[in-house]
Formats: sequence, C-alpha cells, structure tokens
Amino acid sequence: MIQTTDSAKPKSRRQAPAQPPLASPANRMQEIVDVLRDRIASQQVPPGSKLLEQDLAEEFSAPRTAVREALAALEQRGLIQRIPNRGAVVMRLEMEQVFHLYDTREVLEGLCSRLATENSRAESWQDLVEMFHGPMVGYAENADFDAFIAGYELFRRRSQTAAANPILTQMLDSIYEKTQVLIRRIIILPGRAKAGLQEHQAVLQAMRQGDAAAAERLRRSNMRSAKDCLMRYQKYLL
Amino acid sequence: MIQTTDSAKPKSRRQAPAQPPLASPANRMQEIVDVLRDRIASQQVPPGSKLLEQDLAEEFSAPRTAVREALAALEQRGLIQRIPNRGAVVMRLEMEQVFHLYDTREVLEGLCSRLATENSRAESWQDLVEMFHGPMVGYAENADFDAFIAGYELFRRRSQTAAANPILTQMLDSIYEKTQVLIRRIIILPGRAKAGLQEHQAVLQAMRQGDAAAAERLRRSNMRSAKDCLMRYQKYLL
DNA sequence: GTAAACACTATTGTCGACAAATTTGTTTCA
DNA sequence: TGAAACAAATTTGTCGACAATAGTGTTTAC
Repeated sequence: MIQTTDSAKPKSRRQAPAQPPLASPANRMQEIVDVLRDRIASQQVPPGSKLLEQDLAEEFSAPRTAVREALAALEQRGLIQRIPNRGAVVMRLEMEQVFHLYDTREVLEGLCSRLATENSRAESWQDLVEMFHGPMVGYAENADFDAFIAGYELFRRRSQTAAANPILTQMLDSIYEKTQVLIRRIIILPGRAKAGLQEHQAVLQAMRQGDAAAAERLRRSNMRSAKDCLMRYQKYLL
Repeated sequence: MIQTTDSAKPKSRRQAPAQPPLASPANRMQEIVDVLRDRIASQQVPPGSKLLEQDLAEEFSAPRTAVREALAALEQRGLIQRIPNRGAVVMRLEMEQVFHLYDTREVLEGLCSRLATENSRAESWQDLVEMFHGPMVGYAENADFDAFIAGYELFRRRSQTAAANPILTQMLDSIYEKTQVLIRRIIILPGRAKAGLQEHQAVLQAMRQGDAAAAERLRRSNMRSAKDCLMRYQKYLL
C-alpha cells in the first residue's frame, strides 16, 4: 500500500527522458491560473466580481474541469472566495486585512534584505545605489510613478534573488499578489514617494556596506513607515 | 461579462439560509486533504512514498476526481510533488530547505510574539509563565518529551491566537506542517530541551511584562538557537 | 397590493468512461 | 547471458453528461 521508492536501479532499463516535458500539453491549467492571477492583482477584474466557470472555459477554450482546478488553486492562494453552489468571487480586501498583510510583510522584507546582504558581495549593490540616487530622484520629483514603481520592483527582485530562500520568496509573492494594487495608491499620497525614496536609499546604503543587520532594521522601518502612511490616509483609500 | 455584485437587496426575497451549510455534503475533499496532511506531517507515510489516486479513492470511498483535487491542494501547499503522468510522491525535505524554513520561521515567530504581547493584557500570560517554571521543568529533566512538546504547542497556539493575524497564522502553519517531525528530533539533542526551556521562559517573562520588543527579540534568538543546534548535529539527523 | 407557492433557468457539483502515458513483464535476437 | 523490442497492465489525464442547488420570473391566494 505504501512503498517508499528509494531510487535504486536494479536493472538498467529505459531511462526517463532527460527533460521531463511538463511544458506544453499537461498544464493547460497553470496558464489559466496565471492569467486570472494577473487580472485580479491588477484589478482588471475588480473585487467582488463573479467568475463564471462556463465563461472562462469558453474564453480559454478549455474544459470546465480545468477551469475548476484553476479556481481551486486561486482559492487556496486567497485571491478568490468560493461559496458552495454559489460560485467564485474575487476577494475583497478589508483594511484590517491590509494591516495584517503589512505587519507580516514587514518582517519578511526585513529578512529578505538581511539575507540578500549576507549572501552577496557588497559591491553588487552599487548599481542600485546609483539608480536610487540618480534616476529615481527624478521620477519622484516629476511624479513619474510608473518608472518609480518599476525601480521599486527591480530592487525587490534583486533582493529576493540574492536572498535565495524559496520559502521566503513564495510567502512574499503571496503577499504581493494581494497588495499590488495598493502600491499605486500609497505612492501618490502626500510626501510618500519622497519618504519611500529616502528609506530605500538608506537600506541600499547599508547593503552596499555589507551591514546586514542595519539593512534588515532599515527595511523594516521602511515598511512600517509605509503602513503608517496607509493608516493615516486610510479614509481616502478604501 | 463582469458584473460587480454590490450587495443591495432591492426586494425582500427568500433570504439565504443563516447557516451556509458547507459542512457535510460539499467538501468531501477537505477531509481527504486533512487526513493526508496529518499522515504526511507525522510521517505515517514517509517521504518519497507514492500516493496512488485509485487506492486513495477506494479508501475514502470517494470518486477519483475528489482525490485528484485533494492532491492538487497538497501540491500547492508543498507537501507533495506531482510529476505529470507519473503521479504524486511525498516531498522529501533536504537540509538546505530546512534551514530556509527556519530562517523564515524565525522572523514570523518573532512577529507572532510581539503581536501577542501588544494585543493582550500582560497578566494573561501568567499561567504559561507558571507552567514553564513548574511542570515543564520536570518534563525536561525526566525526558518526558511528549509532555514537553505539548507544552510548546500550547505556547504556540496561545501566541497565535493572541496575535490575531490570519495571514501570519497561515504562514506559520504552512511551516509547521513541513517541519513538525523535526521537533521530535531536535528536542532529544544533547542540552536542547533545557536550552529551549530557558529560552521560552525568557520570552514568556518579557510577555508577562508587556515588553513586546523584548518578546520578539527573545523569540527570534530562541529560533536561531534551535537552528544552530540543528546545524551542529545535522549529520545525525538526516 | 403584498406575499407566499410554484415553475423555469442558470450555474455549480459529481461522476464514470475513455484516451494517453508510464511502468512492468515477456519474448526475441545476437 | 544480456540488452533491445514488443506486449500487457497499471496509472494518470481529459472530458462531457447528468444531478443538485441557487437565483429569477410568474402565478395565485388573501
């Protein structure tokens, strides 16, 4: 009933293909998940929207079963809510939940910055330091929020990659995909872009000096500051 | 195609049943997930075991589709690995991954202790303080590891409840269900039970005094200490 | 005219049959 | 004897049909 498959090859048999396909035919579902995830994160489909299995099946020209699996996956990720016999709606995030997300994100981002600093040569952050003291300053002053946010994202990606912790990455991603849309609303709040810029500069300086503890502390205070801003202006946001 | 369902009741219709059933008929699958989760976490089914859909379907007397959904859920939780056309095997955790789990857990547990302290009256921790200075001392000395671990779990549960952060709870749980089996191996390492006891006493003292920052710091150093112990003896563990 | 009872439609949930792929067993050939 | 080629059985993947449930519109009774 339960057999542990300790990989021992008693006989030389036909060996498995070096490249387990897993690309084209099998996971038609994963594509549906990804597309819906993006739509939800970017609010192309607004919170509260109903997701009809039939419609999605036609749109992706996939059987309803595949759509169903995709919806199950999105439910587990907390992006949609499914009520038995009533269907799936895009999760609506309450302010309280946003605060919970930010509290959690604070410590995870701190860890991410610390690990990234510990695992990299200090000089490897030089280009980001220059970016945040050069172009990013202009973006903030000119209110070019798209470019500004793109800078943030680059910093995030680089940090996550350097941190090299898949569990951490997964958890941070699961937070991002829920709060992504908030960034654009926070950044336009009075003084927030400038404050965020300075805080990022401070974090990067610590990383550039190889001071992992300081990087963690500063990144946390950065997140905390963003949350404070959010709390102060919450009436204008949701 | 996309209609936001703003809950407005234009007419007084038959209203939905006060208790959305969601208990008996609908989620036959959830039970399968829970059972399998427990078996995997407790290593009743060892890492590397193959999980056959047919067998599980018969055991739970459920259609194979339900089992399939359950397996998809377990895969997303990172408890099993599914290879297309080849089936599902219980995930085997490498030492490297364990370290990643512990790094992440460190900051999350720290947050948990801090929030728990902030949200509760300081006196509410009195009973746990007494437990960790009373019975738990005996369990550690007599090597009654079952009782000792039960004490740990009580502390965890109380902390999580007091922290009142669902996102945090979910993430910590997803770590627990992967490392649960390790606790029993760490606790028997030379000096670990005693060290763990003292560290918990310190955390609880901070919580008892309402010092949230200290609670976070001490809990983190507790986790770090457990990880160090794990690293030192890793040869004897995996 | 309002509200309950009924019928109809739309949508989700369940299930088994069939197809595709992999593994296992057997035979064949050097 | 051993490895390749073939055949059989097991296992996973896909799909559409049917059942069950919730939502909507209509009728009926008071």
